[in-house]
Amino acid sequence: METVLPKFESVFSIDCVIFGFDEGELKILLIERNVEPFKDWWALPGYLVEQDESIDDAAERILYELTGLRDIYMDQFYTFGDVGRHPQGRVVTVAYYAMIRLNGIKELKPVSSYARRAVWVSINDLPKLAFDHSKIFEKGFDKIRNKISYQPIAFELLPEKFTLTQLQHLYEVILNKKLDKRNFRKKMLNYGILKELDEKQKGVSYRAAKLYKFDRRKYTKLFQNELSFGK
Amino acid sequence: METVLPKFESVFSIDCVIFGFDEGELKILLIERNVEPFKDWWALPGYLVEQDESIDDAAERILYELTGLRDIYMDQFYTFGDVGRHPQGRVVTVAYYAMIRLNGIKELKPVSSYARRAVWVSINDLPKLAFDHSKIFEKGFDKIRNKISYQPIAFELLPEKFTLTQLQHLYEVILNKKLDKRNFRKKMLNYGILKELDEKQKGVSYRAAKLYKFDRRKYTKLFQNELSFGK
DNA sequence: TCAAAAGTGTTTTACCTACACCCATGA
DNA sequence: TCATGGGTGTAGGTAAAACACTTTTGA
Repeated sequence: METVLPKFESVFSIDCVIFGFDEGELKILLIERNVEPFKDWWALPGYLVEQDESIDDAAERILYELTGLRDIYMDQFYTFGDVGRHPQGRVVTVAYYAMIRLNGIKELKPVSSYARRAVWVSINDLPKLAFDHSKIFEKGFDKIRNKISYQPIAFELLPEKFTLTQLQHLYEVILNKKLDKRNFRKKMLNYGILKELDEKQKGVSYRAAKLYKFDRRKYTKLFQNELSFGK
Repeated sequence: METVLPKFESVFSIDCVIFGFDEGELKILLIERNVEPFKDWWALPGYLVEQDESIDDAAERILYELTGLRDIYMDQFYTFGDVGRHPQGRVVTVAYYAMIRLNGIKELKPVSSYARRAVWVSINDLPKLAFDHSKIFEKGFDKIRNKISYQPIAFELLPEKFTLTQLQHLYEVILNKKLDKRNFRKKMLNYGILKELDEKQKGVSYRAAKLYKFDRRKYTKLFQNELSFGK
């Protein structure tokens, strides 16, 4: 009868699927790997968990080291644990996702030399990825596509002030289908989680659209009620 | 620049939250531990993953070894990776859940001696559990509560033939609220996934209810459509 | 005949869907 | 003045919610 753990040669890793929205396209953050295995390949930002850090902490640290991004709230969505998924040994990886605001930053500065660079890449234009990262991305994409259909999380991806048309485009890109403009607006405004601003779009060569802000207070309230309602 | 993995002393484990329904109560499967740590405590069926098996395979094997249950389809639902969750070292655990039919079996026969016995325990009557298993159970319960509200998975828990009232009771137990009988029946029958049998309940001292069977073919069809519809 | 659960319909309300035209603006 | 997207309402269908009484059966 054992009283200590066996010393398997196994480690955990974290992989991050970070979604952004820019120029009308849904993008994810990729790094160019600077180390073996899969040196020079594109990959999701991901690395090994240290022995003395929780997986949530590891996710935050790893994303920072490989992309320079800080304070990004991520959620775990799936754990990949097939035997042969890492060429150097047994690595079970916990995948996290986040939806964030690009703020015009296209290229990021990795802190660690494991990543040569970190770049936003359109999901319609993804290269072949290292390890089983394509599979991980797909599952992460499923996750947000599913989530957005019952929770209005798209705001996370937009600039602070946005037009309803921009919001609709984002939904269309994620759900991969056209939506009706009138119905979309009606529904969004009915939620009561948008604050209409006294401001309009600038620099467009057509009628400027009203800008809106996301009302996080009301959103939280609404969402809590939905949850406690059990549906 | 490393080309091999560091040899951390870390392992993964699997924990299983197996739901059953019996005597009008929702139950989960617990084992009485026969080894340190937490010897003699109640715990979820769970153990370490071997180096050469996928986590899905491990889940199946571990459930069998600790409870004698075979061929149970489980889904992964969350991974727990806090540093101090296991007293003997770093163990990240992947939690799986399943909903199964009890078939009158109350106590099961563990194959491994790690479990002294395996028993169904009502979720209203859970003892203090080993490790962070109470937390894992809660998350698993949230999972099925959430899932049942958009997918009629409750059949998995019922005997092959059941009455609508039994089905409704099960929903009420999982959702923890009363449902309207007429609306419930209307909705369930409208799904078209119940086969009405030419048989009635027996041995009751009141009007016998019609028995129904779950129509898995129609369910699969319906569910695929829902999925492909993107909502 | 009583107790206990089976079984059954209608109305109201909310939401989703489909659908087309005028408006404001900058170039 | 034209091109471009901004902005708006209504009608029909479907699903959910509220609500109470009669029927059947065995003890």
